[in-house]
Amino acid sequence: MSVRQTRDCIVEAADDLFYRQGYTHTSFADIAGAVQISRGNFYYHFKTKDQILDAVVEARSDRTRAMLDQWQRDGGTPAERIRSFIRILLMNRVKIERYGCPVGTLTTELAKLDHAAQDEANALFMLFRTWLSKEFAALGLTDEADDLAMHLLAMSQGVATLTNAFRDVVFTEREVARMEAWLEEQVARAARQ
Amino acid sequence: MSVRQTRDCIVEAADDLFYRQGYTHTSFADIAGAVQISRGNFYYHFKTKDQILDAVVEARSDRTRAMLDQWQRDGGTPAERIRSFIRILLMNRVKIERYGCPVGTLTTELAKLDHAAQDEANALFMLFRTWLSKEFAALGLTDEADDLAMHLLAMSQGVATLTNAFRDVVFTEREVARMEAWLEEQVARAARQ
DNA sequence: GTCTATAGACGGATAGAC
DNA sequence: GTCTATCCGTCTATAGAC
Repeated sequence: MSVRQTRDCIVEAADDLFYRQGYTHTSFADIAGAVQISRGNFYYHFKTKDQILDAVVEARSDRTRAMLDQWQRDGGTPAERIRSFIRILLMNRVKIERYGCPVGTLTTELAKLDHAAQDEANALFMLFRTWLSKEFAALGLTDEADDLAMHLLAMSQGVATLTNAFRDVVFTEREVARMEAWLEEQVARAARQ
Repeated sequence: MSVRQTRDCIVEAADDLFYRQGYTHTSFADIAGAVQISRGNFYYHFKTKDQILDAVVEARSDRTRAMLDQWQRDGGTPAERIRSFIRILLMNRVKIERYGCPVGTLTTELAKLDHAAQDEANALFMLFRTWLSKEFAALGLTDEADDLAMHLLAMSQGVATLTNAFRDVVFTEREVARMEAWLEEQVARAARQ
């Protein structure tokens, strides 16, 4: 395998393990074991655990950007795009039920560790925040766009946390419906302005 | 110090450290150091880390119960009591900004560890859920009481997570105002029924 | 024969458990 | 206080590509 391929495999495995087990609880041995390479080979690609965390956050950032860009290319109205965001909770419900939100659980963990990569991880939230804000502005709610973006982000985080704790997907579906109804209210309000 | 006092000191220190640093990232040495007792003395009270966690969860459960009971004794309307719950976010905003919600962050961490004490920790959420549900029922919204309780719980969790990530208490205040407005809507709706 | 990717042994530090 | 396990990180050895 080329350097690039092995590196990507490591990042992919680390990404998955950090999500499922948490950053602290995932060792180099875990990652090396998942990729089926030796720990020596591992250290050829990454010198420290922090380095691999940076790479994982970057990979997640790239994936998120790609997803948001795709929604943009798919066309449709701002409301439809915002609805795509809300539906992430349904799309990923199985994983969220087991492991929570990948972004929220990572930022929470790094905050407790007071880790140097906190800001980079929070930038993942920022990607959604600015994107949602842009969409709400496109809806015509320019003044409150960021406020609405943060509110929606908060709701989805809360739903993810409780879905994970109570392992109750019925609750998730009910809350998603509530969020969609809330979105319709905003659309109607924008139309009246 | 008596056995009871020493034990309580250990639990108190562990409670605080688990909250601020997380369970995994807190070692016996950390706790023993905080209480200023020898590790030998430590092992007299707790044999395993899991035992300490159980004691911490129990202590948090007792404190939560006491708080909810106090709100009950304080009198007032169900709406006022529910508002007390919402205001936790403001009361504890400094700590939430730094460490997130004590319940949410613990359940999230234990879920990732697939820890045996998951259910006990989730019971902390359950305390709030059943209490809120009872209050919404007292408001006259019996049929949807549990649904509304879970919704409010989710909102407060989401706000706590984002307050922690963005370290933005202005956001917290805005969301609390939103939650209070939402509560008023429910009260008005209940009055119409 | 050199360079690259990989393997695996080794060491210090620290964890939890008794 | 000790014991064992495991962690991170460094070190050297080697197999194959060019």
